[in-house]
Amino acid sequence: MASVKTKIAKPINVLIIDDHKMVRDGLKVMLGSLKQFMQFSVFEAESGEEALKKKDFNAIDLMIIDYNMPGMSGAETVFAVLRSKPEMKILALSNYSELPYIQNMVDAGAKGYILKNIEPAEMLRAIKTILSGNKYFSNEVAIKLLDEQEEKTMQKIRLQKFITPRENQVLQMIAREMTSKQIGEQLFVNSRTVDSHRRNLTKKLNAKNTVGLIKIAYKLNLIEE
Amino acid sequence: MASVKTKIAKPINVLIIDDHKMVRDGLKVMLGSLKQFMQFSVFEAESGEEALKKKDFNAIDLMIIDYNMPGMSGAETVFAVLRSKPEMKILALSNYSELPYIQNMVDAGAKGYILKNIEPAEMLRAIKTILSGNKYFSNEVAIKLLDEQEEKTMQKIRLQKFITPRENQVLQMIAREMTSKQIGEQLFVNSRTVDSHRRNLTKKLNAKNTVGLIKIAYKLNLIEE
DNA sequence: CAAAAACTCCGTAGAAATACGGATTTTTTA
DNA sequence: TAAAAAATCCGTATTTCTACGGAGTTTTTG
Repeated sequence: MASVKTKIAKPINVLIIDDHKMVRDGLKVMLGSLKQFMQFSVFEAESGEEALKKKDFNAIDLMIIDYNMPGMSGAETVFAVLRSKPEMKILALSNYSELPYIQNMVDAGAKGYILKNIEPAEMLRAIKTILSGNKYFSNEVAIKLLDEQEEKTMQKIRLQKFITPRENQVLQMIAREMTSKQIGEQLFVNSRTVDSHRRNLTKKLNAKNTVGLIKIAYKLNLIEE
Repeated sequence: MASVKTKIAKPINVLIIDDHKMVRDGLKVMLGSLKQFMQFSVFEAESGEEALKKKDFNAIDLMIIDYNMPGMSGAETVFAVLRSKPEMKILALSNYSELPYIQNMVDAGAKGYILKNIEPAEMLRAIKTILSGNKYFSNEVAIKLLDEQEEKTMQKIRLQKFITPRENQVLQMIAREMTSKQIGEQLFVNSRTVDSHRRNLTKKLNAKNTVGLIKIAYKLNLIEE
């Protein structure tokens, strides 16, 4: 039997994919500073393409991938990696906390999204969370996500001052796929009246046709369902 | 000049609003455990109504409000509080990390949203963040928000297998408020062809009319913009 | 109370969408 | 390569939507 001198926790194999050496170095230092809690063996790649060619690809436990890189983007890299190894744990790293970026990475299959200003303690938490099969997102990311929603609400409030209650009601009914005739019957008014409301709405909301109305209604969450 | 024996940081006045004594007590204990970092003077209210009647209302620095309470709901309480004191810092507390709940509280004006399983360290971070004028959300909350998005994406993928590429293309153009005629011109096909696609889409997606198409397209994020 | 805003109704017409049923050509795929 | 799926085109007919202009009634509001 092989002798085991000390009990050593198996190090985590981390592959850092980023085109900037500085970022890679910074990450290495940060991971090193966590060695009392977790040991890391750090591998590096300057691009998604390079990462995919790594021979020790299968030994990697965790990948940290930058969002924007020349050549394959972060999202493309994530996608490509997961195609060859679906269970790979991937942490997306970015400067941006805007929804579209996050969305891209998460859609591609990243299990977490952190910002570059992350503190070591949070990094440790992020890595632990992801390695245990869960997802991790920086709080700032959450804030951005909700701000998005908040903006919608504001717009909605502004708009609902702009369109009259009746118009609002008609809009909701249009959104339920009802025709002017049906709406008129339900509201006990002439279908031509409904047409008038419809026309006013189209003008007020600056829409070309009913499709435009629905789009606005959707954007502003005027549609329940 | 008055004598100052020891340098004492001014305690933060916290009002806890929750109908369950147990939760209030638990919070008090947790806040007490943070005294080495921050001093709290804890006030309590069993309901939104009671909170609004507090005479030391104006001395409160931070409110922690439970989501579901008999009588005024958490969101209503938040809204009412902010009407009389718009700059009040409010932290929403809940068992639920579902979007609609979070949405309600944030819309009402809560500056943060934490779950009841929060750890003291995170609580401290949340309070600090909010008192400094920022927003704070538990990570689990962020995950839920993104899962929501992910589900959409899955649906989208499923659906895009169902509708043909051409149909998808036509759908996008319909969503741009284009008529069949215009679409036909742009795709160099007869407008009747577009009508056929439109008809097939309506049937496949089980919509009554164009409005239904757009609704589905929107739900599934098929529409860029 | 007077003015403004919102809601209502209507005529005429043309454009667009929907319904139904088919047929041909092209492309994909087993 | 044969079958299936997708994309194309078309005829007929009806319904719905959009456009333009006008006008009466009710409600809201300063």
